[in-house]
Amino acid sequence: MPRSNRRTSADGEDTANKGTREPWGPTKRLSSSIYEEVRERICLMRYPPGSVLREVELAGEFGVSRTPIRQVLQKLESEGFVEAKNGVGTIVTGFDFLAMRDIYELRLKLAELIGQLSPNPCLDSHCRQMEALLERARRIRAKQDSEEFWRINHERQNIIRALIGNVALRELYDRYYYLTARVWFQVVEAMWDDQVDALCTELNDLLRAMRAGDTQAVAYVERNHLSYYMALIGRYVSGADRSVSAMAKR
Amino acid sequence: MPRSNRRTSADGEDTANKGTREPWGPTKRLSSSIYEEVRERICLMRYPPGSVLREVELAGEFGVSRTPIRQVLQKLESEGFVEAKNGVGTIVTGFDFLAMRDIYELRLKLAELIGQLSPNPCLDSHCRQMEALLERARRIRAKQDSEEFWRINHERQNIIRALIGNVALRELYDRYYYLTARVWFQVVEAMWDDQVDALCTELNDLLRAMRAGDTQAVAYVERNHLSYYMALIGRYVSGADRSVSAMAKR
DNA sequence: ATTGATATTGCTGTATGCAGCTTACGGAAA
DNA sequence: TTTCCGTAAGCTGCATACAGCAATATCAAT
Repeated sequence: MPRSNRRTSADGEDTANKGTREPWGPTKRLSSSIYEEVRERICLMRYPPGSVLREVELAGEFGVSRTPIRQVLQKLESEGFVEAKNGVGTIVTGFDFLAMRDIYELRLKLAELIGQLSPNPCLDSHCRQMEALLERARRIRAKQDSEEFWRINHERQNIIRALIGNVALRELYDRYYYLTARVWFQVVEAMWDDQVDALCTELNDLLRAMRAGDTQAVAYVERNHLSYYMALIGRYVSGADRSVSAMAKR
Repeated sequence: MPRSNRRTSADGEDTANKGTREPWGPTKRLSSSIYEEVRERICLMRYPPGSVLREVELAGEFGVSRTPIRQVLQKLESEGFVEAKNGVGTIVTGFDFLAMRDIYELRLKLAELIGQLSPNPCLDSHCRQMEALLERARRIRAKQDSEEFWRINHERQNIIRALIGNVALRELYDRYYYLTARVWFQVVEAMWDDQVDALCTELNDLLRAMRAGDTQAVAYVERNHLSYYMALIGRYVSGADRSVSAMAKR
């Protein structure tokens, strides 16, 4: 097999797969859009840890030059998703279990702070969104649709974010959510039924707390479910191997 | 000057003001060094809020092209220090008091976490560094040397950082330290004697806590002094104006 | 004299060529 | 056959030319 063992070459030619192409009002949103796309690919393990992201390839796929791609990759590097090595390429970082545990411990504490640092009130619109989400979550139990699971969790995150009044905390909560997304996504694919049940339970608890208008309760629900995930990941990873770093594809 | 302004030819004339010049082992540290320099200039109010940072200007000063400068400015933008406007320039952000309050509230909570999330033990070397720092702090009361104040606080931050076992928390603590540095730096210049006293008190309290080997006590000392600064800044800013945004220089 | 449109200037965003570094492949020697 | 070294290819980091946008200054018309 030649070196170009990329799946993107099978996706079509260029950005044809990206149907969600905005009219690009300000030019600034260009790289932002590419950033979110690449980040999602990393989180969804379409770019598994160890895989190399070549600038010219991404540039060709998105129909731009290397410069905006470099901008995106540098931002991803500063966030900890990839690591650029001169002369080699930009490789997706593998998640170290120890670093992941640090992040989860911090997320636990940050979740508690949601209810303490000037929380926003729970509106009815939020409750309705959460109801719709719970309905969708109950439906995916039958067929294993990981991407739908991802989207549901994504919208749950959006609702929670709306309740965080502290701007800095909101940004942090988002950042660490994406940074740890890959881990639980792997766990989700391994034990589907359990994870769907856990998601439904989480959404149900959130809904009850939000209906009561108790943002602090929402925060504690989040905290407890993060704790559940942390323990689960600890068991899962120690069952396999403590590091998934060197899981290069080739 | 001819166009061949490689760094070898520029070392003598341009960046001569930078005395702290490492040997630059790998080429990668190039932009990192420039980043820290520019960030420090912003924090020390040498680039006051509203001033524009022109890429070609910085490129000429550091003896590099626009590309590394752009990399630096983009990183600074992602951290919230500057804001790039197309056709206008990259302008240093003014600190909104509301955003600053959010960050300080979060920092208070993060400081408490230093002692809770697997803290590192206080070593004797740390204590000795802190003693030296306290000595230096006592000496600067006579003459107002803001830069020395900055350096002392900088090293204090380094010592505290060494006590933070959680890697994610350590990174956050650093990030918010720099992000809020400008505010207290302005306060420091306004009321010098009080601030030197406060610094000496802080270092003394830290030293006592570290000698006792009680990292949790160190965390609480930090928390309390952050709280003190927050209240002080609140009074100071409300005394003047709630926003120092439009303080353009030119 | 004032106001409006227009031209000019200067900046950032983008594309691309070049240099240095890393790696892999292949040939030669043991 | 194995091992070691040289060479070539490919990638990122840097430099630079070009395009687009925003603000300001200028000139003309009222």
